[in-house]
Amino acid sequence: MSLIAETAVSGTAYSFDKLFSYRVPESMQLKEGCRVLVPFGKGNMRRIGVVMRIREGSDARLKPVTAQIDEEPVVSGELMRLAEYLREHTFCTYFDAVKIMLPPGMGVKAKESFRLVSGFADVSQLSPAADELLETLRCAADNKEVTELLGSFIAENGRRLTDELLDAGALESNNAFRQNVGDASVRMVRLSDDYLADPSRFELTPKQKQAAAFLEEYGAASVREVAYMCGFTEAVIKRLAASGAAEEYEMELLRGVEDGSDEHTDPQAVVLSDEQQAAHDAVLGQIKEKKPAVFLLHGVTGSGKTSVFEKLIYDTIQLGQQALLLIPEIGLTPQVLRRFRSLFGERVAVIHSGLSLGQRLDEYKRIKRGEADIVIGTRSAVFAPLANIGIIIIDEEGERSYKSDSSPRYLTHDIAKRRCVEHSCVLLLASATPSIESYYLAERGVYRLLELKSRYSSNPLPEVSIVDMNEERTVGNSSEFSRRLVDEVNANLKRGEQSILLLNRRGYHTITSCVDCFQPIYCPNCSVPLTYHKKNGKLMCHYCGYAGDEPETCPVCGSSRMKRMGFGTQKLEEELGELFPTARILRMDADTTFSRYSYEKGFNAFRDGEYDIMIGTQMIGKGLDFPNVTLVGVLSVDKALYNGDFRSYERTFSLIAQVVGRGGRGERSGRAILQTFMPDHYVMNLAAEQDYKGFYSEEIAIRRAMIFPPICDMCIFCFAGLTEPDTKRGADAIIALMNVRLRELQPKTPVRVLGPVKASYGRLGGKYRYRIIMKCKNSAEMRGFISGILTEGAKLPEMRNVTFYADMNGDVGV
DNA sequence: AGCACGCCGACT
DNA sequence: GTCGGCGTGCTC
Repeated sequence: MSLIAETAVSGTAYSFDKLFSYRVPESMQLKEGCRVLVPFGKGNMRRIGVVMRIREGSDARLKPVTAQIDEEPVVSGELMRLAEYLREHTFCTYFDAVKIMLPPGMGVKAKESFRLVSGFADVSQLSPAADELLETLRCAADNKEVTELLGSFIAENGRRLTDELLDAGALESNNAFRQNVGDASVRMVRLSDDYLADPSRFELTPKQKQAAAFLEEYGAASVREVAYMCGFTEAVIKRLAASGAAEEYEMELLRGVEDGSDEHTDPQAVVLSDEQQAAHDAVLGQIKEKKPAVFLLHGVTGSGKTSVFEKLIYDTIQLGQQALLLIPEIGLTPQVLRRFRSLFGERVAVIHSGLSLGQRLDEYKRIKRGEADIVIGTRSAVFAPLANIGIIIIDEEGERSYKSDSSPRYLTHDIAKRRCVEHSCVLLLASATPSIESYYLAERGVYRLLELKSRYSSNPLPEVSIVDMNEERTVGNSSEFSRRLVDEVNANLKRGEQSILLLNRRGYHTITSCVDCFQPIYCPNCSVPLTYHKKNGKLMCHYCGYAGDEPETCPVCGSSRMKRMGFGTQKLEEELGELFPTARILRMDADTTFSRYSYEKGFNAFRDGEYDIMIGTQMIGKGLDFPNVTLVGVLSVDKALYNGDFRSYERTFSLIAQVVGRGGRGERSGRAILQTFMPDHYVMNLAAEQDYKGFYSEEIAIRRAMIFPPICDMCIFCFAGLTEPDTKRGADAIIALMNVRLRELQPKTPVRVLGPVKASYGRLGGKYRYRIIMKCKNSAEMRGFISGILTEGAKLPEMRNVTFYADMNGDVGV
């Protein structure tokens, strides 16, 4: 009996995605979970696929599998079932779903080579065109040239004639696969020796001259940096290199210290407080029972959640099972990893995007072979190929980085729960500021709630003062610094203690606008005002990376009176320098941390006392321990409260609570200053007191009254198109379709469709964006409905130039 | 999305 | 009379 391979094929759109059946050639030893090369579409272009199922049967109409990539399966049965779950729950293609299970370093490049069959004479059955192609090929010197000729011929004309020659037996082909594990590297550029010897020999455009001048000053720099500093696209540097004046080269990305220390800590030496021990025992008991369950560990900042994790992981591997620890961002990994390496040595594997592709592949293989039984990583590590999981821990579970915002749009928690069912194991969610969704489920008994109420170090929480900036304004202080904050920073400098200042706006001035018509200068691609960056003297867009010169006259009214306003981290750095001339200041934001490496370098230098003040955006608030920090200043997060997203209160609360918790971690107690124009706002007050429960009850009341998650589920349909009318028309057509189908379906649970509305930044990256929000219940019935809308909707004529996707419980913003 | 087929206009 | 525009429909 012949076999049929049901295959997840790459490059399909959701609207026509399914498992495609291919005939398995007799000679092929194909297994489920192997990758293959298959012909697809009218042109039969080769695509990569993953065999999801093999069944017996025959159908003459099926195309055959072209080639097998893996001898042995690369996706296990459990992960293939998980892929089906992902597709059903996140509306992605089969291929996207299995792809996320594999490390990016596992991508293969197929290289097809051709050979002319000598002695082929039966030309009569060939079409004239194929015959002509064959004649051309016969003029080639050798098969290498045949391969080259056909390579470019296929690229230009498609495969049809080539396939005809293959079928007729005039030609044979062979596919070789090469793993593309090029290590992660940055593209660097420097001036060429030729140019340096005699620059006048080169004729450069004005932009190229500018780049050359920059390189003359700095020697070598990453292409991205040069583009940023000069304010043009990387294409300019490409052309500069093409002219011979400069040369590009790859530099392997410097990696964070993974296990620089050889120190060894005995896991059994970890001592738990009574409170910690109680939480530990509850979870361990459940692990031993081998029944799936979810715990929510709510511990105030500094309550020592990590010690509980350490002990639990130790006990889990003692039981012969495996542990998966998920952390929100790579900024944190080096510290966490160093600690776990010191406890468990080589049994720890790590997965995050800061690793080179080669390293990720190595770690993946170690996990798969069972050499590592503890995996630490960010979001996608939830798919680690562990075979016998005892516990999955999601640390800082309220972080939004656990939600993927590209396909597959999954929430890490959901995947973890699913795997817990498969492995009959425990999921432990932990945070000082849990998501409202998780706390709600804990409150209702779906999760078991564990609490750590006391700080481990017995250090009191920082004393928080809220400073009313309105008052500062009335007494004539128009600066961004309250008198109180200036005094406290001064006091810290005198004592030699460190301070952290948080401002969640990058750049120098936030907007440049016209004094006469008040219009700010907008990004040409996005509906966002541009931010002035002093370092390169450009107006930049923080969404698409656009950089341009400041216009001399207002593009709206022509007035020549332009003014820069607002306040970003760059200007903060400068003004701080003036206020505190002796202070050593470190700025940490997306502009200073070009590489992942610079994160850690900056943080380490700060911890080692090389700076007095660290200023930065949210990235400085996350889980880092700086024992010498005794003052935390929040300059202003007021705007974050009103960015139109129903989660903005939650986010602002966490941000403030976290950054305030940064202070007073060492011997000395800390203080925090919270500057705001809304001193009476409950988010400010409750965050200052670190009163999570108080905040939760306020917030859940709002969610209840307004019917927002977790009271309901929310599916976001996001539309993008090149023109605004097209995009709106598409979204309108989908709403109409939804209404028709909803009336037919008569769903068991209530559904409300809102919109379409222009996305909060209506235009991003040159595309217009619209959103439909659907409040519903995430049930099989509704998922079927959504899937149907995506499939049917994509075929509507109004959707011709518009793309769209559905994101269950995704972010409302952007 | 990406490609081939097919039906109309501008050209030699 | 032919080349190529892009509208239409399908992808095992």
